[in-house]
Amino acid sequence: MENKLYLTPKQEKVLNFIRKRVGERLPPTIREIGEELGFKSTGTVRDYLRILMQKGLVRRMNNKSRAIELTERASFNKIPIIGTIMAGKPNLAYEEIQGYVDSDDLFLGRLGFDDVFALRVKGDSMVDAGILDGDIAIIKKRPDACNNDIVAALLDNNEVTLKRLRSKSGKFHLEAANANYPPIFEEFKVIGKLITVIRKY
Amino acid sequence: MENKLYLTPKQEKVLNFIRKRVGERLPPTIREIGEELGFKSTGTVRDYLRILMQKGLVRRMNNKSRAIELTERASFNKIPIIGTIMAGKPNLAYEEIQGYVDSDDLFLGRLGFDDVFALRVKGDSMVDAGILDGDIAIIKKRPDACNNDIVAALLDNNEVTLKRLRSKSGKFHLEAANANYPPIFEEFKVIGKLITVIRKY
DNA sequence: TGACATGCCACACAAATGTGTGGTATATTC
DNA sequence: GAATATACCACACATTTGTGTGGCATGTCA
Repeated sequence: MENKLYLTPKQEKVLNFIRKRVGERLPPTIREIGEELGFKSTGTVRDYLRILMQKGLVRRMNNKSRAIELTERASFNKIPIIGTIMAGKPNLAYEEIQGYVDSDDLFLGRLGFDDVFALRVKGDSMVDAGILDGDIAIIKKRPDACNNDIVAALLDNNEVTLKRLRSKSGKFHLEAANANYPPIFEEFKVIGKLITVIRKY
Repeated sequence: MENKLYLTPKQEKVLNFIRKRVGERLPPTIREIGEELGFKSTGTVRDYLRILMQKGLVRRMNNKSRAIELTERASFNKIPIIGTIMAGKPNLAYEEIQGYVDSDDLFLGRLGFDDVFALRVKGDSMVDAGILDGDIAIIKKRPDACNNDIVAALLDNNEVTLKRLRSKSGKFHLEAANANYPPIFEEFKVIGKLITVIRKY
């Protein structure tokens, strides 16, 4: 499975419109796509759909109205659960995806695939914040993380950890929510901010 | 809004088929419903849809293919957030529903409307179990709740509370997960078992 | 008995929707 | 220049799909 996936701006607009409509519970017709995107011919839209099918983002059924389905790869409603994050890579590596969490409006708001990911929590360093081993943490990338926010941070050893961000005399460090763990003053990079926790029994 | 809602068996079958198809991401056409249910006339299906619309379970758009939408009341994917549960009522009173949580397969499995509901957690009596004030607790009704399970229980004063179920010398009682709260030995009824916790920041 | 609701079907028709062929213009590559 | 890809449009046509009218049983209620 290739990870890199080039979409022209127009192709992306078509895909996003389909995503939007699917999210609203009724996939669009070919003509509805054309109207939205300003295409005057149904043939044009069909060309785009063919491209999106070839790129593995969309599935269709013949002769059925609105029968456009997003593949897992293209769906807004599935956000990846990733294990470790490779250092230096701005984008998540697909190999690290352990599975998918099916999100939905009410849980996450409508956030793009690119902005959100999930982490399975390991260890008990955040128990005092009500975050337990095995919980799923939904993280919003590159946010306005500020003092006292719980963040996912990338440490020097390429490990990702969930900790509380603290600032002391102008300098940031990380704090666990468990007296057994000392604060972390070493180098780190904030990846994103915790927005949701999900725990299944 | 009436709470009681009588559906004939056939009406229910039609509704359930629509639910199934909507869950599979593409609402059915009139003819597809007819085929599935054995109706040979599109007129028959339209009659049923008209009934379901009148009962407030379904919305439609004119002249649009597959434009059948389930109302909140009929949707499988919305499970109610309830406040208090009226004592003695086997079914949840609609008046007590404070809102809806949008569930989905991956979070809950495909469970019927009747089997699952959600509670917003109040207070800090379960903090040591990682359940905080304001969390949403997803509860499965009438399960095989057993020792050490966290359950939603109905107390004598008609309050619902989330506690850990304990048995001691053959008798059950409830325990908080917070040293500041004493165990509860008074009369109670287990309503359901905690299966998921969701917290939004 | 008459009036009415329920529960179906047949069928014609119109509107929406997908399919297919062929075309134009522009840019890139060899 | 020729070949190829991108990015569209115009239509005609077939199929799917929704709409509407009318009809026929069966049962209930007064």
